[in-house]
Amino acid sequence: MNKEIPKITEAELEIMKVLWSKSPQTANEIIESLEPKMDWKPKTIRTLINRLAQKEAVSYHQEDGRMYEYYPLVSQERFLQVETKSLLRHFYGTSLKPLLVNFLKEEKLSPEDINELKQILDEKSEENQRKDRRK
Amino acid sequence: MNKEIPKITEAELEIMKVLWSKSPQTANEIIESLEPKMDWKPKTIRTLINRLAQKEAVSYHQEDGRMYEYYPLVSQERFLQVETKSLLRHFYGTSLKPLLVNFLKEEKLSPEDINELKQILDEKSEENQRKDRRK
DNA sequence: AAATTAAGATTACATTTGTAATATTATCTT
DNA sequence: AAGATAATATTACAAATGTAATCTTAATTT
Repeated sequence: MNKEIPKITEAELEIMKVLWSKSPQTANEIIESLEPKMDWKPKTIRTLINRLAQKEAVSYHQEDGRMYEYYPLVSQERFLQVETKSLLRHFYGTSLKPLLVNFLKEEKLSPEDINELKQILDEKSEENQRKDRRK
Repeated sequence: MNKEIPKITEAELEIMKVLWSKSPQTANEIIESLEPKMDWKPKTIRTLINRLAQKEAVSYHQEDGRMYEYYPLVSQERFLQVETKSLLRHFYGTSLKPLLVNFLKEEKLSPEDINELKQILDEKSEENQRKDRRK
């Protein structure tokens, strides 16, 4: 597991997002979701869907006759994970704290989330102390 | 302040990274830094530098005669901030907790950093409670 | 000063991405 | 069944990006 995922472009990402929000969906449903916000022609959206299918970021099965229903092959979690990893790799050695601060401030977090994050921070504290003691 | 920053492509980002690590640098110095890791011809690297100059992500001044010394016009902090904002905007409404968890795990943080982050989390906790009480 | 070298400037060309239009084909109407 | 409709498939084309090569010109070497 943990395979490579195909490169997904900006425009294609919009398709993925609607499929992540609900799946499966027909091409027409996707088009309906996107036409207002993106100002794309239906044909454009179909092209993007097809490209995603070619690169196996989505797949489909025939539903009730002629139409396809599409669903993502790449999960949002996986996608985000890969994107973040890539960012981290790029900026390896750079202080990311300012960025973390930004994140934490902007993000709405549930109490459970907050506790989990604090716990992770505690774990890091302990790690540090263990290392300190060894020195 | 807080102006738009120009779009910087993957390849161009490599140039920015070497200029962020040390600046100013001549084209040749940049080339030396990059040739081993990226397998690019010097001319390729010069093209990328020029494109960055055109889009005003870097600038230069003439040093000792014919050669230019290049320096970034976009700071690394600003770049990261914009990139992350864009990621956040994309995934507005999505739980970014897994992503944060990833970040926290990978990042080496000093004890002071950790405390600062915990404090931010505490503040968020309080916010939540205040909101709860109001309901 | 003429020839050589080496910066920087300009131009080139393939691939990827954005943005569709046209062609084909399966289904629905009449 | 013939025509109309509406999906999917195929093709198109401009802009952005990756990856250089050639051209021009200023500096260095003979």
